[in-house]
Amino acid sequence: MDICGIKCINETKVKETLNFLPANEDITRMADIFKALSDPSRLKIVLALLTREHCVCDIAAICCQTDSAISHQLRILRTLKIVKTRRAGKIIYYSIDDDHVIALINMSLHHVRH
Amino acid sequence: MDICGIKCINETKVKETLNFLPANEDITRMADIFKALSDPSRLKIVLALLTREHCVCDIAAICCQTDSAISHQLRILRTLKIVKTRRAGKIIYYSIDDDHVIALINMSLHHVRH
DNA sequence: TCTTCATTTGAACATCTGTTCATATATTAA
DNA sequence: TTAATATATGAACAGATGTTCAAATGAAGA
Repeated sequence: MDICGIKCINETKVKETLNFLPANEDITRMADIFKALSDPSRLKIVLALLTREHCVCDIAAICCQTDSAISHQLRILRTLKIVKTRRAGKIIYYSIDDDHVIALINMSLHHVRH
Repeated sequence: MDICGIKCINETKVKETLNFLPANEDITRMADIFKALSDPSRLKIVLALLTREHCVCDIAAICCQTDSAISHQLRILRTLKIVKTRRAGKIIYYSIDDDHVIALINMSLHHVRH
């Protein structure tokens, strides 16, 4: 039997799984979160902010990267609402803004350590 | 104060966070898992296998992609020990091989739905 | 106002990633 | 053995991604 032009072997199983599958938009949104955490530099930033809020250049020092590189990455995390900002004069403090992401990270931390 | 050549503002905070930060290898391994789930095509494969085991061409039908594209993605998931295989004659059945990944996915599913 | 400094931004670049296409492997049935 | 079929593989390509560098904001202090 064919589903969207590709030959499949067990149509019943395929249709059943298609029923359980989340909507494509949901899959995309899930993938977006995972993608945000999939780059070691970006993940390190989030891990650093797990301890406490930090300003951009302190994050840069923690991650041994330029302010510019960190700022570019923070923009991605900001867009996804994973981090939020707080301004104090010239300095901008970043912190985690998503409890689910914290849970995801703690779970994967537990994973690599066991 | 300088840490690895980058000016930082609050040395105490930076050093404290550096203490809490996981080892770089651990960060890399965490990122690898997230990267595996960061591509929508690959995530859809894993989601499909969450329901039950499937053969390659049924996964291709579910995902509306060629057998070849699916096979390439399955190799990545196999390398990371996220999925395992079972051969039955000509047909090879794939299934999830990592409970932590299942937990990660369920958590992010819950996230996008609430 | 002018200068300093933390942060942001945009363009350029090299690298990485996912898909396609053609081909190879491996198992079954004839 | 030969043909058919499920899966795997390698090279090639286009598109995405992360970093760098130079330049632009924008807030604070002189």
